[in-house]
Amino acid sequence: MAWWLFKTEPDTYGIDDLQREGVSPWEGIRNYQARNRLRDEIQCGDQVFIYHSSCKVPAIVGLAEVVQAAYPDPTQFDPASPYHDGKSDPQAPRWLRVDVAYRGHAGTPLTLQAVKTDPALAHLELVNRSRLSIQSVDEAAARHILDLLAPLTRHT
DNA sequence: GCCAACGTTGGC
DNA sequence: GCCAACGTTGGC
Repeated sequence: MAWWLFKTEPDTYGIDDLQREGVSPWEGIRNYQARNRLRDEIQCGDQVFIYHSSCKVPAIVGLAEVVQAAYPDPTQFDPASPYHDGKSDPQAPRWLRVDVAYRGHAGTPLTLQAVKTDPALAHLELVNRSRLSIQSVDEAAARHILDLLAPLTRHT
């Protein structure tokens, strides 16, 4: 079981939306490195920190779990979708998505500022490779983040 | 809204 | 396959 951090813009799709839906596809990933991680590394049961970017207070705001491993993202073939990719071949889909299930809100969101200033977290991709939308989190850091998020409010 | 960082594209 | 131009991301 591995730990990840998925970025999302709350104005588009945030932790509240995920809570409302319970389980949701994580779609619209259009970056090869992120796609490769979805394809090669992410497994059902992996834990996912949800991070809000491009907003007033960028922060880790909750937890989710991968409940369906990678499969083709249908939005790439939908001309009406903002994620449409006319160059993707239906016989060899270029983009993938996974399904995630809501696991809880952070009692206290862990702000980017706090991540940057915490020696135990300063090595995270969130700090060093901030543009990557699918980031890996080592277990020690993950445990630390969980402590800082506590209490996690779970709604099921 | 600015702009630095960085990913993608395409001419050669 | 290099690399300049261009587009996007995202914190500030």
